[in-house]
Amino acid sequence: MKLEKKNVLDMKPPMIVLTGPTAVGKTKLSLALAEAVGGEIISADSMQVYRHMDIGSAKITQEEMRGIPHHMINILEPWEAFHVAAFKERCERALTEIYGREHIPIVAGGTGFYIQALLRDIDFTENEEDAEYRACLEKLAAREGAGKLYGMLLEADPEAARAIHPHNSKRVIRALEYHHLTGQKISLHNEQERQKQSAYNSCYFVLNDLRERLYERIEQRIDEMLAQGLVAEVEKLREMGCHRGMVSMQGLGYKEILAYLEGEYTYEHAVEILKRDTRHFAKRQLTWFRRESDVIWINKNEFGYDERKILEFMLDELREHGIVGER
RNA sequence: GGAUGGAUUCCCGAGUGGCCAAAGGGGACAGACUGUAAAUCUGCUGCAAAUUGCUUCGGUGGUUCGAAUCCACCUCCAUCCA
Repeated sequence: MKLEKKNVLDMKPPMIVLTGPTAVGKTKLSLALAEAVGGEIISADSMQVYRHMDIGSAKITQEEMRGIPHHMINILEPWEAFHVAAFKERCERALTEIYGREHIPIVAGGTGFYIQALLRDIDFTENEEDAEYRACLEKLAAREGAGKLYGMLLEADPEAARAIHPHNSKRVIRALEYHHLTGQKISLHNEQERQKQSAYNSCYFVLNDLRERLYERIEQRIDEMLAQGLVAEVEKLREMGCHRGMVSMQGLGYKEILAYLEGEYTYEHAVEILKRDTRHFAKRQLTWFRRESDVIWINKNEFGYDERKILEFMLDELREHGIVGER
């Protein structure tokens, strides 16, 4: 009895991660899973956090939630900025509540970076962002070219410079910003954080499908979004004052339709670009997940597209990891 | 029936005797990523036993040391004239 208690105390908190490329069917499966294990869903999605962005972000509706608690959805206005650090912080608050109810958190969504930050407890707290310094760097880059910033980084943090491509000014700027704020090298910080193992007793599922089918589904989904009134949704956001400089408006579907509404693209071209960029995005997501260690791949085709079989498989894995009890 | 222009690697498209496996773009594929991540950036794309060899530029035949590039005929496409 005593021993058992000790084990429980030593145990990391349980967590289920369900991710995969866009349009693969994560939302639907997450609901079935939540019902099966008595879980609460935490959305790991960089766009569904925004209110008024429903169609383009393929956000789940209230009815579709079937009473299952969902976190990290509709928590911000589209003009508010969002980033990993904010995600992680708010997530941890939600997690405390969920564990308090003795429920299992199901982290569902396609933003691999956010999932990693949460799972491996990557540290972001020690510095704030400095919008002014960042804006200054951006201006400098626009005026003198990306090479200028890279040169600065080469001096401040040569290791980071080696790891970052000179053209990638976003990452160059962040590295410089980090150095400016903390006086330390981001390369060192990254090196330390990279060592971290999962802070949770977790199962990391990646739902996937044949590439060809995935692309078909993406195309279909975009056509559906358009039929549901994506253009009107973006128009409304535009009337609210949203513009392309906002983080939220850089989301797929918003970026392209905005360009159409502003006369930069024809409608047909906007739709074409949107479909292509969404395919590219799905590929990038898969690249990310491939790199993650200890992921459990679920290829839908190997399960004959039978959701019950997939769910059974997942429950088996969860039992093996001691996340859910034996039946 | 006649006149002219065209057919190039997955697609668009440049190349008009050797430096051409063939510019550039797109797509596809692959990768990076630690505070904008649905963002940002990179690589690769005829085949192979791969610093070399082989097969490609509508088809066949020819000219030439050498042809995607020149000539002849053929097929298809576009525009115009009948």
